[in-house]
Amino acid sequence: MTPATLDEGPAVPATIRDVARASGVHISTVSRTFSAPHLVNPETRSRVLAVAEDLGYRPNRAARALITGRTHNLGLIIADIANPFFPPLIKAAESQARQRDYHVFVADTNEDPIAEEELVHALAKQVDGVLLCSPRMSNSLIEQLSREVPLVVINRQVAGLPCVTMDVGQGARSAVEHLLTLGHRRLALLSGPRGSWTSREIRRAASAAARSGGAELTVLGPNHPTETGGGALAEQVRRNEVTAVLAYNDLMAIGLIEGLDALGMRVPQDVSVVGIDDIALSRLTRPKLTTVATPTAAAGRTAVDMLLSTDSVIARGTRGGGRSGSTDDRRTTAQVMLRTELVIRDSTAAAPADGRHRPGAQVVVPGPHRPAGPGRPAAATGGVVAS
Amino acid sequence: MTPATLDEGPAVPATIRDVARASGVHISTVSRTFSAPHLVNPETRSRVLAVAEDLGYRPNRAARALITGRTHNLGLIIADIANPFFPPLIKAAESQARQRDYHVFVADTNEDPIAEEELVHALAKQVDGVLLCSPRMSNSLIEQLSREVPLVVINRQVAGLPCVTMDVGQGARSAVEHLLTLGHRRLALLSGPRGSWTSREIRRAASAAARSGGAELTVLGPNHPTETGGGALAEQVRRNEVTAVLAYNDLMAIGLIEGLDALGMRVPQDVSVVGIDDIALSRLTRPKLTTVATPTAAAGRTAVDMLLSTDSVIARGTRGGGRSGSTDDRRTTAQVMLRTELVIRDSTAAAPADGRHRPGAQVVVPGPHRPAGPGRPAAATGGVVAS
DNA sequence: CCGATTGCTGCAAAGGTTTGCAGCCGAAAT
DNA sequence: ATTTCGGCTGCAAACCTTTGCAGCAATCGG
Repeated sequence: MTPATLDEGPAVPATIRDVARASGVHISTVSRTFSAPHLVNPETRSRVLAVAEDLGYRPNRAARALITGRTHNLGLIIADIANPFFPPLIKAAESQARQRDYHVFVADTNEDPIAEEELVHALAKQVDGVLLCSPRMSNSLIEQLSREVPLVVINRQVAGLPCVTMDVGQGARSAVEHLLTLGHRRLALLSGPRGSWTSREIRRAASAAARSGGAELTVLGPNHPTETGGGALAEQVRRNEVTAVLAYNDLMAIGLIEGLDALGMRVPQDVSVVGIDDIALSRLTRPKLTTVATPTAAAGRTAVDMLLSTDSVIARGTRGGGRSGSTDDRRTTAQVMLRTELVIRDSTAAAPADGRHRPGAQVVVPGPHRPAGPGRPAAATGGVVAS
Repeated sequence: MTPATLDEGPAVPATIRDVARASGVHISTVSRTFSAPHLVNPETRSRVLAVAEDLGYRPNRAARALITGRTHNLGLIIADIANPFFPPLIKAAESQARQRDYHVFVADTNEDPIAEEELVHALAKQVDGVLLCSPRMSNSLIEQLSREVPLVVINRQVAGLPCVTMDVGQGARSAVEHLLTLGHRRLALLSGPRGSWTSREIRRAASAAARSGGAELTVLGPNHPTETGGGALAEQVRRNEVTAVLAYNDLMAIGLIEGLDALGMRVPQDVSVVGIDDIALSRLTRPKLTTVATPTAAAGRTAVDMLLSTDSVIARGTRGGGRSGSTDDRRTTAQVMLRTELVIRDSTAAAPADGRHRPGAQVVVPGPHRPAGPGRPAAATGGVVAS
């Protein structure tokens, strides 16, 4: 035995042909051993498996994908991994996918719609479907891209496409009502990034709720949905003399609190702040953040399920599905909306008594919502609507 | 024109053959148009490009990978995406890779060494190399896996493999010296997860520094490197009557501060806490966290560069590189260690004067380090050591 | 004992691309 | 006028796997 050759792992990977040769069967038998074990004699099968193990053989997924048309990979496109809102969603999607023998490839767009489109293109050929999370691009572009690769949209509703959204409208309404109950009459809304469906939804609901409550709501934005983005608005918030603020997300809310602090304004004594998302961080800041909890993990799971559901394009292979251009196979595409819940913590309080707006009135225990508590609300499953 | 057929996007993707047919050239010319443009007549080239654009042709990366052996994808395996330490690294790696026309696929292991190994296997055939970040598995397993796919290890040193690490040893030393200067003599170290090279390194350096400073250091752990993990140690910290704590990372430090707060102990008055990492969050908590800044983005960039460097396995294709088992092509594998820096904020102060340990002694301005400041230290580039 | 059935395996095409080699044509060199 | 060369293009093999079809042997039913 030559000293330099310890035959631990082969430098060049073993192919199906090597296994076939070494175990004295045809390559098709080897193939079937892995992809249709019930079709091969148990004795042969175990021999092949032993040889394969011995040679360190692993099926070449590229070659398999080439013929089956299915890669067993999913793409997950995220606006910003650094936003703590996303990791729970990512983890949930990954674990759900793993259960069905799929892998998830995560990509980050830095909140850039251009990067978003490029990533969909780049991913299209290497995954069986993509989860498009919090897209910033236009609906029409999304529809167009959906013809290139099966798509499930998260945090946005696009007609004709499978979507999973959180009911941020209801969340924003609850938040505003909570603030009204505390006596606030001059509110501000820190809106999110341009192109965000969520932001539009929040704005619509918050405006309606404020109006019907006889309060004034000024919208500040669009903004970059980060601490920095929130912090930069402190000055404007002060200038507008509002007593309560609803932020597009927790990160902005936290940034705003920091910014207000720097200006000498205290939360919640001088101004109340409520966020949206209920990221882990919102329990760690001082004051603890009142916020609208969104079921992000459930969203990730649901989206994967929708992508992989049997009536999805992915379920049937590429081999038989040679449909021509006709559009008559339009299936019912599900749209799911997950429930949200207001979690009241320490960043909201009664409106200051000095102002001209309802001095110190009606400090009331928040109506239908759970008082406080560090625990998360139970995961909402939401209703399904077929379109 | 039939009403149901608006020929926007083809339902079935165009192949290189379609483009060839439509532009009246051979498929090899089309291929060259994309992969070796200088070899084809400019006129032909532009015609092919136009047709390709028109048909919405995109090269099938699986087929390309099948023959070139290079997928132009990189894998990035992360212990826990939810840990804010990682996102900057991920983003840096992605942008660096994108510049070289590579895509990065991120995967999360949930701090599980088994999942880690499986992910490397799963990724091995679909990427050209993987960045293994903060591995929890054994060195020998890493070495073994490195024969399956080119590997760059981040946050660990493995002999013979390219590695990029942060000088947490120096960081821990600085932190301990800082605490000693403040008069602390009873210290605790919250160690990290089992299998973490970083944790071992910190422990070694902190112990040495404490010993040579005549202080006592008790090690608590191993622990799960999260807020929860840190918070759970508050009780033990109190029981040990230490006056200062160095945590494996910022998350644990922050969790500990929360936990201490719940026990009625105040930071930094009663006990000083310093973290490691300098995640964005550490500037947002109260008190702001004193911590050891690690150049995570630089680490991500460097690791990608090392993986894609010309003398790497990836640089040469699979076609010519049919080397047999001989190991005589052992190249020099670089190991890079990035500088760290202590950032002093508000979670550290002079040791309480009541204890029996050096009452109120020597509150001194921290020696060689920058005083405070919210700004990040300049990105350290670190030295290169050939092994 | 014959025909049908069952269980297993081999054969070969197919999937989309890259690339070494050879061929063609026109221009420059001799 | 012949040779040489360079620029461009076509040919066909190769990459590794899956899968419809056919073949084979053994078993079963009648």
